[in-house]
Amino acid sequence: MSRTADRSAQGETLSRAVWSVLAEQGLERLTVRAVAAAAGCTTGLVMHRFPNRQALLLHARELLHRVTRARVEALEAEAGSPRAALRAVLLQGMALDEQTRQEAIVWMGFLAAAVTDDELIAEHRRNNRAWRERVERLTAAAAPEWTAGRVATVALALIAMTEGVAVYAAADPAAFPPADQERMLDATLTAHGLDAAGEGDGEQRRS
Amino acid sequence: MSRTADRSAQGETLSRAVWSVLAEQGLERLTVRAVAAAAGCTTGLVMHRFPNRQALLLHARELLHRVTRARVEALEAEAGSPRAALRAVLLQGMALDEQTRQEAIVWMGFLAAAVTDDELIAEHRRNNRAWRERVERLTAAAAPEWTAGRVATVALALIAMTEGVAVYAAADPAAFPPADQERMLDATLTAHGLDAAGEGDGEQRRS
DNA sequence: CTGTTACCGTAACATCCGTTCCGAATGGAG
DNA sequence: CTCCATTCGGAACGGATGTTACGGTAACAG
Repeated sequence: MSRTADRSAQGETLSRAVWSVLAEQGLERLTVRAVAAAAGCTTGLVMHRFPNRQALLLHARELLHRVTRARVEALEAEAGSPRAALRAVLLQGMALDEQTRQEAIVWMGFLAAAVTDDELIAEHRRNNRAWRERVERLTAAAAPEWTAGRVATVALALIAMTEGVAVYAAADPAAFPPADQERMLDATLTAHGLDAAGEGDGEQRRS
Repeated sequence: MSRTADRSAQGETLSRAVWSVLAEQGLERLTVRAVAAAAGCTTGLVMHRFPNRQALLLHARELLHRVTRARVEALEAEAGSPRAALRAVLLQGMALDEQTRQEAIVWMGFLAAAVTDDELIAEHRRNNRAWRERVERLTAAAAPEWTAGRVATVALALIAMTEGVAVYAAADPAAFPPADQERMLDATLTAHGLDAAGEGDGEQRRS
């Protein structure tokens, strides 16, 4: 019975090795041999665990989604209010430390790899749509009086902005320090009337 | 004398072939042979024009910057007002048609390739900082009474949002139609008090 | 027309890739 | 202990990659 557990654990180890190689060496050096070396094994084990390289990448992509989703759900549960939840969830999507910066690079690497891989692009779209729906739900909870259209528009602005700044900061951390990113998020939330100060009275904050 | 012109034209042809392969086949299939095939020549010509593959990619990256910069400057010159200029320049940075969608994919491909290429990452940072300064300048012109800090924060929000939505839409055009992107931009400009309606009276639009 | 030079297609090279396959360990069952 | 199934290291294979070197060819000078 520990067999299947071992197999699953090995799959996770290999997937984390995929992330590591993707973050440190990029997509061009993301070879089965490099992954095996990062995981401390040989290509034999990799190819026994996964039928081919494509399946290895797909599993790593899926695991990345599960891990980030768990983190987001924990943040959402811990938050004291809808607006705090929205802010916390958006914050973790930016590149504020080495951890999230590497995640942004890995995310982008998978996206670049998905151009030629139908399963990867399908997985990417599934995950992105789920992410969008989550932020729409959080936005609706943060501004209950908004129409569905306005919620969708503002939620799109928020996910696009955080994803964009994550990519920018991942590629040039010195030019996009965490403080700038956080200020940007707060300024945007305030501009849309989603700052915590007005919690509960919706967009009446200015009147 | 037509020698250098031909050489330059060939370099441009090859660089456009790089874009084409990058957009249609992705970074993993971006080989010298694939580029040569897309350009309708052989690998011999490619390697006579550029010392190695790295130099070929770098030239293609630089040319992409020059082309988009020329387009942006034309839009800026044509615009009737600072706010119209800001909006037009941001609009062209999103993925609204097949042309800009492919550009977003290519942009992302170069970024993924830059992880292992010091010259590519340096070029990327140069271009991004220039882009950021341009949008800051346009934002300052659109809201003359703002402090430099606020200009920088809002400009960052705008470039991050447009870049982010371009990447989203490039990977999933059906989920992010042009109308959604445009609505998102206008809603954000309005939220920051940068919509054309209030042109000239700065952020007094709400009082 | 002849010789020279620059240009570029072609073929080769060493290397690296994903994948396959064989055999040696390992560990549990009888 | 023996036997067998499973697991995995490691070598090997066909193919692709970046790069180099050679050879032909076209254009231009004299």
